Order: sequence, then structure tokens, then C-alpha cells
Amino acid sequence: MPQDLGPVAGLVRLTFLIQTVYAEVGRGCDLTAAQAQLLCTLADEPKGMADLSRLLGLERSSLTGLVDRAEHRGYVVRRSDPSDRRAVRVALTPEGLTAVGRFHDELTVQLQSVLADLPASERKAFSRTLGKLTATVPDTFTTPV
Amino acid sequence: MPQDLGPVAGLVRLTFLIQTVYAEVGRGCDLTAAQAQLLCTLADEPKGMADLSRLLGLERSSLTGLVDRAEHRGYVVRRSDPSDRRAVRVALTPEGLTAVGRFHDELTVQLQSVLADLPASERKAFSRTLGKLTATVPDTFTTPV
DNA sequence: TATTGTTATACTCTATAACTATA
DNA sequence: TATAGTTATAGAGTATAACAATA
Repeated sequence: MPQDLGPVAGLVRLTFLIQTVYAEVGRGCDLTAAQAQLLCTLADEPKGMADLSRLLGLERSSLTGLVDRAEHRGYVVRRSDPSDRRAVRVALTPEGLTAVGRFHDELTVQLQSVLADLPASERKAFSRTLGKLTATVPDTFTTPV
Repeated sequence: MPQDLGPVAGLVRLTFLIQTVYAEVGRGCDLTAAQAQLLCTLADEPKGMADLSRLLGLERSSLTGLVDRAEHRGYVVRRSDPSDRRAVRVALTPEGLTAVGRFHDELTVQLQSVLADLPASERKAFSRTLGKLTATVPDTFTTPV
């Protein structure tokens, strides 16, 4: 019965489902969704506020508070950028790295279980299509270093 | 290059993409994402606060404020439930129906364009898989009456 | 002048806990 | 007692506008 609602409704429903899982896993790691996304974005390397603004799609002023709170919780630090005295580099602390590692692992488990009932061939085809659709989306789920 | 990140990363990226489109379309209709979801959930028929709480995955107390703001903007009204004097029925106003119609149409256009580059057969297979994955997700994107 | 980031402000969203009224 | 909904409170997220410092 829910099969023929069309791809658009399917996209909306899938997004709702993944958001819910994302938020639940975050809560289990004591992270809000926004914080988890921030930490994931920093998983590969430190970034400036302007980079983060572009990658996360947030205004720089919104980011100030987000980074403030993450810093206050000990997950990130602001470092000065030696090559530009206006800029800061936001980097994960060891605690931040641990948190994002846990988040990444648990989210992987949960999302794999969302896909678990699909036949392997269908999962593979689905994955390939996902890759096409998101080719231009910034990667906010890199495996932490 | 982004094709072989695996299905889990693909799901996260797709969700990020759809959320962004959802929020942008909402802004174009002067609706936040939460408000748009509320109105979409009411598109088929009025519902009580407890129903909405379950469908949207929000605490009833959170919903009070969400409905307050939507009511203040003229999109919904609270009506008393003749069969239970504790309960209210939240219903779309004509303005709310118009707003959700505009939102639904524009989101449909934008999401169709996300899928537009897929070959028809691939889009069909993708849609079918979406249906399977979201069979248990409450429908928050019914076509408005 | 343009860019980097912050501050000030306001609004929205959400949760927990305590409450009222009705079933 | 259990359920429907609200209030009080607090914290988080986000945007716009104005600003300071540096490029």
C-alpha cells in the first residue's frame, strides 16, 4: 500500500526516518543533531568558520554559538590561524574525536539495520543511486581519522 | 568519486540534501520546517494533540507551542472535540490549506528535479526501494485535500 | 573594499516537570 | 487512576543587522 506514493513522498518519508535515527543516536552520545553534524564535518581536519558555514549551510553568526557550545562541552577548540590573523581554525579535541567516533559507529549500525531487509542486489542498486543523487552534497559523514 | 562511500554515508548525504530543499521551499512559503510538517500532517483531516505528538514524534508540550504559533499565523484552529471534553481537534484554516498546497506543490517540483537526471528505470527502482524502507513511517506528505 | 568572525537581538523549536480538567 | 492538553522553565538552534579587525 505505501509502495505507490511516488518517489517524492518516498524521499520525504525516508528523510523523516533518517533524521529520527540520527537524532536518537545523537542523544545516546549526548549530542544534538547540529553538534553531531559539526563534529562529523571536523572529523577529517580542522576548518575555519567560513568553511563550516558553507559546508553546514549555516550563517557564520549561527555557527559562533554552535561552536561556542561545542567548545564549552570540550569537543572542539578554536585555534588561531597562523596565515590569517582574522581567522580561526576549529579543531576536534580528543574528547570530540571520541564522541564523533562513537556517533559514527552507532549511526552506521543503526542505518545498516534500516537497510538490512533489502536483498543484496537491491541494496547495491539503491546505494549506487544514492551516490549519483548526492554527488554534489558536501560530505558530512566521513569516517573519523 | 563519491559513488563508493557506501549506502550509510549515502543515506546521510541524501537526508542532508532533502532537508535543505525542504527548508528552502518552506522559507519560500513563509513556513519553518516544523510548521510545514505540522500542516502536511493536517492536510487530510483534523487531528488531536496526542495524534500529532505520535505522528510528528514530538512531546505534547512541544506541540502546544508549535500549534500556538501556527494558530497565531492563521494556519490552524483548535476546535473542541464533541466526544471528549478534554480533547481538541486541530484543523487547517483556508489559509493553512492554501499554504500547505503551495508548499506541497513546490516541494514536489524541487524534489522531482533532484531525481530528474536518473534514467526512468533507475528512478522507478529507487522509488520502489524507498517504499519498502518507509513502509512503517507515518505519512507526512499526503497530497492536501 | 572585501573578508573573517563576533555581538546583539529576536524568534523558533524542543524537552522535562508540574499542573488542570475530564474519562 | 489514566489520559488530554497546558504552563513554566530552560536550553539549543537559527537568522538579520551592526560591528571590529585584518587582508
